[in-house]
Amino acid sequence: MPELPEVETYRRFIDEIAVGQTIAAVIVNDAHVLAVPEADLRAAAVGRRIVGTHRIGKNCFLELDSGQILVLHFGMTGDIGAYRDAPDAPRFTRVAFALDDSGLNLAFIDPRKFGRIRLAVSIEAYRKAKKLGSDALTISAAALQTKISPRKTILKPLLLDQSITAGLGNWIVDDVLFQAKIHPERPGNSLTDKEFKALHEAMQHVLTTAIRHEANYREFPLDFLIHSRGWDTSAAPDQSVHECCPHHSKTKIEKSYVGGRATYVCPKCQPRPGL
DNA sequence: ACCCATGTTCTTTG
DNA sequence: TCAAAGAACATGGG
Repeated sequence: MPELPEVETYRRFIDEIAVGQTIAAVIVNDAHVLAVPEADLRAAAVGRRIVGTHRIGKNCFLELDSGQILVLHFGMTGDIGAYRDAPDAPRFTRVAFALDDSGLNLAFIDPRKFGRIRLAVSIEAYRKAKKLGSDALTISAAALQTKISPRKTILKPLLLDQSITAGLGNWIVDDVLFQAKIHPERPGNSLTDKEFKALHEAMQHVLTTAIRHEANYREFPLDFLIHSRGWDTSAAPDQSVHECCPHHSKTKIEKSYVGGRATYVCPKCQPRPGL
């Protein structure tokens, strides 16, 4: 589930359990998630102390006392965890870092293996190499408008583009556009100043709310569109999928594909462009 | 068995 | 050169 709020939650977890500790060993259960040779990762990590954590968008950085950066990207299904004894390792732990003070192992969990572990010389070098834009939590309204307003591309793919602003994923973009009352297929250059302001405010609102709830979707406010997606298969009957708009109880949320991605919209809150 | 899925990156096509 | 669309990646879960 790793969009910006999840990754921020993982970062805080790592900050609590791993910062200040030295990596005693790197356990590789599945080298598929390594984007660097295993030997290079070991050479860079073992014996190094983790001195801090950082995040840009969906990328989590562990700063080592050597100055090198361990970069975690969680793909579509990545997660972070901790365990003490090998038999207790969470299912789908692909790589783990043994921490020498606590004796805990920091687990990089990823069923689908789209996540990657990398090394970088610096966060700035990584940011440049990956062409990451400003983090979605810190980008200014003016900068957002400057990036989007010249583009005739429809909004949703623009907001998913990590070089425009980093951290928004499929579900969050839908919720941001719903909160801002803008249709995902509006061209970037069609937004008014007022709409840009609403867009920026909705981004901050959705992201800070999600982080406050540690990305636990079930706890999100009832007027969030996320409750209309069929993600919560264990929800009680009275709190299962919300088929209708929280603001228009008679209007069904519509699902379509925009830019190849599943997209949810309230046809009343978010009028289709040209109509 | 079939379809869908939170992300990124590459290829193809216009 | 750029943008848009599609595919690929690897796998679990409904």
